[in-house]
Amino acid sequence: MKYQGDFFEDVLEVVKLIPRGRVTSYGAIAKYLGVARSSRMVGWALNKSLEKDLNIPAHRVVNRLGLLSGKMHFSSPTKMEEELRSEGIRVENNSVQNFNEVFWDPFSELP
DNA sequence: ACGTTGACCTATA
DNA sequence: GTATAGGCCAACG
Repeated sequence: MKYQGDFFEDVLEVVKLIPRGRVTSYGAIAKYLGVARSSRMVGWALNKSLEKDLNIPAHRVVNRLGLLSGKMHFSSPTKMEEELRSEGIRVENNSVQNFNEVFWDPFSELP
């Protein structure tokens, strides 16, 4: 079986760099990796990362509207929301409040 | 090899 | 707000 090469690793690497109390979007990650049109693959990689028992803060990744679109893939549907709240992020009705302020842009935060 | 799937995005109605 | 459509592209069966 082929080991997960570039894509999988790169995605997880960026996600792991997301600071506590900040969030980012699938599209932003994809764009940063130079695969702007493969934003769906970012979510796929995260989903796989959960199965593989990797230490990935997947709860810090939401869609471009700040919606917790991936909450259903966690151990519990409420896990993602609680994790975000524990980091000081306001989450209400499935969406990140103050999204503009907590948004973490790889382009401006990484070299 | 081929068809389907998907934690997306944008557009339209 | 929901629905539908098109595009995108790696992985899976």
